[in-house]
Amino acid sequence: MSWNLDSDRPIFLQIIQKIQTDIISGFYQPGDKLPSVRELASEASVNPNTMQKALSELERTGLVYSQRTSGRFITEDHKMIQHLKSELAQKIIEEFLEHMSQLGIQREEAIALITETIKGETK
Amino acid sequence: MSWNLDSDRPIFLQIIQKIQTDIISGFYQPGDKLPSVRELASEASVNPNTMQKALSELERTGLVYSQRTSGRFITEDHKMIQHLKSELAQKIIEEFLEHMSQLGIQREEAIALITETIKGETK
DNA sequence: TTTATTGTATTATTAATATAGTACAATAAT
DNA sequence: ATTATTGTACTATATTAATAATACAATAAA
Repeated sequence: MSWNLDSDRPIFLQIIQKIQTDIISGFYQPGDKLPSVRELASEASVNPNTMQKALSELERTGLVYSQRTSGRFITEDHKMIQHLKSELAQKIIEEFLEHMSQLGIQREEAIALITETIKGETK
Repeated sequence: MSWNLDSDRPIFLQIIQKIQTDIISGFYQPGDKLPSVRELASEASVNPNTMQKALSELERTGLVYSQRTSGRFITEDHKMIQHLKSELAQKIIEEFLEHMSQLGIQREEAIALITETIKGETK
């Protein structure tokens, strides 16, 4: 598990996004138990307080829930997860198109460039 | 001119990117004079020190240069600008593909989703 | 019953950003 | 010659993020 945290943005925000995508991608399944706060903090090489802050936020949005002493779990609400997935995908797409547009690259050309990039990759 | 700064990332970094894209997109032409530090700071509603910090960085990379009392100018090196443009475009594409991949959405589907989004837009 | 693990809370300290306010030297404009 | 504008530098302060070090209550595990 690589966390790939950088110092350009608040770490707790990066952790939130990392765990969100791990849930969406299916790395964590609904109902799965998460490692403890201390374990996760150790894995990510951050202070437990920072990890706790990120987890609290994930809990606030309902994506995970905690049971006092048995641990923290992924929500079993499949619909919520699916909904979040399409929501995030759409946000990523819009962000991409906006960034390209800021460089003066419009829709058609943007797609052409992506296609080109994919073709150039070793498969 | 809208700056659209958010509080999720350091402001001076966002300013650097904003001015970079304004140069790349052609909003600022090679040789153009930039507004003064104080004007730009006022436009962006940030402290002059913050703007100065961003401009110093742009100067360090050679994209702009300053003349002591006449002002600050965009580089006349067209090649540098073109090079930066393709470099940034490639970075944006890779970032996009990586983000989608993190959600469990692979290349083919990613392109399909983008195409769908574009079709759904009012033109 | 005892122990270990869990989430959670608290206080203190450090570092990075951003702001505020001021100042100065160089020079273009008057 | 004088004035205004320019980039630049400096000190101080506030805020946020991150770390460090503990502590405690609940309960699962032994």
